[in-house]
Amino acid sequence: MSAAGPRPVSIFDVAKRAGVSHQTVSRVINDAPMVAAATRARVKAAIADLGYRPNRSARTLAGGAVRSVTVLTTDTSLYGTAETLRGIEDAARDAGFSVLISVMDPARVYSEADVLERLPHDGAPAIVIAHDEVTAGAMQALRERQPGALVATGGEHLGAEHDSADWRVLLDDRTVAARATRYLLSMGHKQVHHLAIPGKASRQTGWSDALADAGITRPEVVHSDWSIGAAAEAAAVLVADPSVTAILCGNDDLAFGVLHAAHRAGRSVPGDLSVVGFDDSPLAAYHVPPLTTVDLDFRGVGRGAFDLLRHKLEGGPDPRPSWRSPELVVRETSGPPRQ
Amino acid sequence: MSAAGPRPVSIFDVAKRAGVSHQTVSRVINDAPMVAAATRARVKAAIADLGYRPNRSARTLAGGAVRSVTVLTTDTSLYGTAETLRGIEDAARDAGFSVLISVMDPARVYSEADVLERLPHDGAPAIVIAHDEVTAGAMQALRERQPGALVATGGEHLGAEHDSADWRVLLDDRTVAARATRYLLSMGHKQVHHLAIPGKASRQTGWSDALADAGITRPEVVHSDWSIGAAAEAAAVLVADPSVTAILCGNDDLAFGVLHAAHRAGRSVPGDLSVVGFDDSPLAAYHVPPLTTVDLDFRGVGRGAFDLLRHKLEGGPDPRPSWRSPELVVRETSGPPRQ
DNA sequence: GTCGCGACCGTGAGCGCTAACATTTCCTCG
DNA sequence: CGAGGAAATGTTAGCGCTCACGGTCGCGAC
Repeated sequence: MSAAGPRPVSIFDVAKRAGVSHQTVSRVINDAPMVAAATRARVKAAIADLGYRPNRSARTLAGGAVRSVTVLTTDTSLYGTAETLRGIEDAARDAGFSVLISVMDPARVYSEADVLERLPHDGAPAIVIAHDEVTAGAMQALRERQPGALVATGGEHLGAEHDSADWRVLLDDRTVAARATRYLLSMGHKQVHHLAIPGKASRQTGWSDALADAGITRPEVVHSDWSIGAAAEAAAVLVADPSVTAILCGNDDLAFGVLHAAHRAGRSVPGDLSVVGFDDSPLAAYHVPPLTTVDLDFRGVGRGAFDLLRHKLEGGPDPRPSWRSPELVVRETSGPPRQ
Repeated sequence: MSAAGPRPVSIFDVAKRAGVSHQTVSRVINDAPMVAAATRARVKAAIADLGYRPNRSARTLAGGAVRSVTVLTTDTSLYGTAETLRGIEDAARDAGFSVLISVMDPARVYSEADVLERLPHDGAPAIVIAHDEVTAGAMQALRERQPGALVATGGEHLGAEHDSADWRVLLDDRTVAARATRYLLSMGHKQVHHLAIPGKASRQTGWSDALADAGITRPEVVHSDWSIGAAAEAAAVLVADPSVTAILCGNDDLAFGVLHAAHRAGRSVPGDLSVVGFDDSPLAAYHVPPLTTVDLDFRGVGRGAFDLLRHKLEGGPDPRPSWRSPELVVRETSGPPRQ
């Protein structure tokens, strides 16, 4: 029942077979120069014959270039997180890096040691997708311990945005939240309410900005967690109030919860109530009715985060941001208030 | 711009500090017996003082117990995949394993070498989430190369279910697909159509089984890919046909696409058309109207896959399946046909 | 011819850890 | 009170690879 089997073929086996030294084999598998074409071919043939595969552990241990990233996050099932992870993975694969993933429990408390334990070794490169307190904590712990090998996305609620560009990749959701709010106001709504997700303070700030600009007294923020059910519940009160005509939601899932609640309360959308989400998840366009929301390029952010990390590790020219800016996508859950 | 810094503290540094040999430190960090309590405490103190973290690469290289799994999959954003991954990660973390993730491109062709390259070393344990051709191919390649260190979920379209229980974790979606179909028939529908996702042949088979049992001639299957948009498009024809009163969909996303198409075609649900999904994704319960679907315990399957893998690596008693069986969840997109 | 200097290739050491064995310590018991 | 043995610790040899060198060879310049 064991997976033992014969010892896997090593660089020495290949060397022997090709009649060269192990070092020459190493040069070949690393595409190093200073190897004669004929030799290279011979080694490659031996590699193929023997089915040799380099051992990553040995490679990292021997102190070659770094070839792996660890991604720290809480929930890989959430759209934003999943897409970001996907973006990181894409970029990492292109660069020949392998990706480790470490999921944290949002309900637990982690010591610095707990966080460090998740890295394959001390100082190993990491990307933190910081959409909540727990990951934001991990971000800070790693920031202190190994600033040279850390990049993060999110973590807006920590402020300190001044010095962030060289280790954080952020979407400007504050500005777009303000834009979305202004859009609702421009449709004739006298007030815009906000259903907030934990951690995304910047969206709330943007909303707040726009209301302040318009001279409107900010209503109390309604808080939810990340689940649709919680959102539906939290929204029940808002939705029952006929004076509430527009709700900006922290993300699409919350918006779906609100729409559900609105439906149950017998309020029509967008006639009685306008709802705007955040994320533009795949379902938004196909919901009935299609959801007005904000397109966020999570995948681009993931790629960007990896590019930045690699830049920090290996130097080279500054990687320029390559993700789309957030954009409001108006569909059918928003419109002028009735009357 | 480099992440160099001082050399991380090693087991020898700790040993020196605690006044013991490095091997004793190794015993302590591995919770091995044969260490005096006092010594153990002294070593632990030294570890804490120095902030020592074991190096996983060195550990695996030195041939200790295996402590990592690589997950091969195509799309980490899909609900089923994301949940399965999550289940694997949960179980792996509990067991002290680290999780590597390797995303494959469903549109590419992979040689066996391409697949092997994704493992950190030859013979490294892997779990394949095989929901399409590409991952099913990877599954087969690894199956041949290292049967002792491979577990898979999915891959139903390969048949050969006979010998699978010891390396494959499968949900019985065939049976439940039949049950769902019978349910629709029992509501009075004369015919049930099927919108299929690629690769999930077993769902189609179950549907087919039920129709055959009922003596109904099986209508042509409509095929879609995994995207909601494609489903909406593919469903347009079905939905336009008033004789179509019930559609069983390959997953929830497809069902949402069908609902969207039905709405655009002006057909009411469930009055004119019953729609049943597969997966019970979080949104299903909150869709308007709430979606009738099949609850699939992907997370449990992920855990089960990991448990099985660990069993294969380390022996011990057979892990018994710990996931819920698929179950039909009737909500509001299904009912008797009108008239 | 011989020096020099590339291009090419090999040797040795060591990354941080564990397995296997060797050694010491200390307690038990006849 | 010494033999025996278990408990506790130390020593050595690698795991597979890369780095930093050190050699060797061939060839043009003087």
